[in-house]
Amino acid sequence: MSPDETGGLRERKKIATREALSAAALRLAMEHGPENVRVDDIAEAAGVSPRTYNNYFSSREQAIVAALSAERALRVGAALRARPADEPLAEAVIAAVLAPYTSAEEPSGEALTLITSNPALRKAFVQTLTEIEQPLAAAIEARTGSAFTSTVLAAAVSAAARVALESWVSPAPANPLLVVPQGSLAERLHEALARIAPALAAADPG
Amino acid sequence: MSPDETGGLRERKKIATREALSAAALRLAMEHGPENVRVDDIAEAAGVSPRTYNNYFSSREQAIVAALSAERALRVGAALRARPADEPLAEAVIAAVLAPYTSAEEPSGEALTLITSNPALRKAFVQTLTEIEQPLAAAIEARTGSAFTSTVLAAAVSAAARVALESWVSPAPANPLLVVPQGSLAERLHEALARIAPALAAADPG
DNA sequence: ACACAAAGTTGCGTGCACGCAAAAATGCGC
DNA sequence: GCGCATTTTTGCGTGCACGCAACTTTGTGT
Repeated sequence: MSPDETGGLRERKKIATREALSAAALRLAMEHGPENVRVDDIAEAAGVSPRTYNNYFSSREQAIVAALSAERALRVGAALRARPADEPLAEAVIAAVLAPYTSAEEPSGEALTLITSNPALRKAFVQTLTEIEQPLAAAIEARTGSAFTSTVLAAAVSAAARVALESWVSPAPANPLLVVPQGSLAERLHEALARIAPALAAADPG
Repeated sequence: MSPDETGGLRERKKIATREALSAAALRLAMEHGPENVRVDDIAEAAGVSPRTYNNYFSSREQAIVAALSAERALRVGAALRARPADEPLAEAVIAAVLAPYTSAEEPSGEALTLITSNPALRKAFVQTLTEIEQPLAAAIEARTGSAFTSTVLAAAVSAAARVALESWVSPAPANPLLVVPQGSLAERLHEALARIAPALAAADPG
């Protein structure tokens, strides 16, 4: 017995495989360039069959990027739950979304450079932000009580964060109107979320 | 000369091809079921090579769904611009997003049934809503003046609309908590957008 | 310890997306 | 009308995602 807190052996093995795959994917992409990594290489490096690789990730980019966004979704949800219950919802949400980025472990800049310099990887990376939506919605619902409202708000928050992340990882677009003041990712996230805050406040029962 | 308002012949031909493709895709999907339509069939029915098909759409689902969401993005942008300038931003945005659905041309219910009953098609259909983001952002920027703010707000609005559309096309999820009061799509959109309205109001210079 | 159910892995086959370069279509200036 | 620059279409080749069914591993009840 004593399944500890991490489920059975089966589940741990699954997690290990997933991590091995994404780690291998990231390493190979950095060594040879993202275009020169075939799915078969990743699978081989992780010691599984190519078919199994596809049981874990449904695209090469997803595997590469997963290493940088692994548990973010869980963290955000947990962070929001950890905020004091009497804190205004807007503040709590902003703090929770920022949580994964304020801890001093900005993902190895080298990997970030790799990702930002490749359109497909950028897209996949930004895409991972949508993973926070469900945990966020659940955590918001715990405060507001309304499932529909919290789903909408979580989607809005996630979308705002996505815009912030996009503006941070994307090279200045041709359009000079879209320039955003340079700054850390945390700053941009804060800026973007501040625009959503009024909607959060309106739903705040506190 | 007189390029009318529709560009040259070249451009019109492109549009015609795109429409022929998506029309063929939808028709074939309804006739034989979405799973039994191969890309080659669609291309053949539209009179182009399979490779050309992929120059227009990057997935089978996208082609099928395009027929139902063709110019929605353009409509929303235009609708927002058409609202009186002194109308509050939130009201104008809500009206604009609802515009494509209030005109009495609800897409042929038959096609909708097809789409809602297939997960991949549902996903693609909901996905098309993100197309409104750019036009919406441009139109909002024309009112607020800030590119960053309007991008964030447009993303939030689009996300809220997405949630509404999802809740409308998805069969009741296993989770009984997520039930939303039945209603027309327009009603649900209105409900969802109302949750975002405070954020729009906060950015409204009017 | 053993056998059986449940869950995970693998190989195979099919259809698909897309880069690339050649060929065809288009439209402009003369 | 005529040839030339640009744009679009097409065929080909490669790598990929995923359903399916056989096989292996893991967990459980006896």
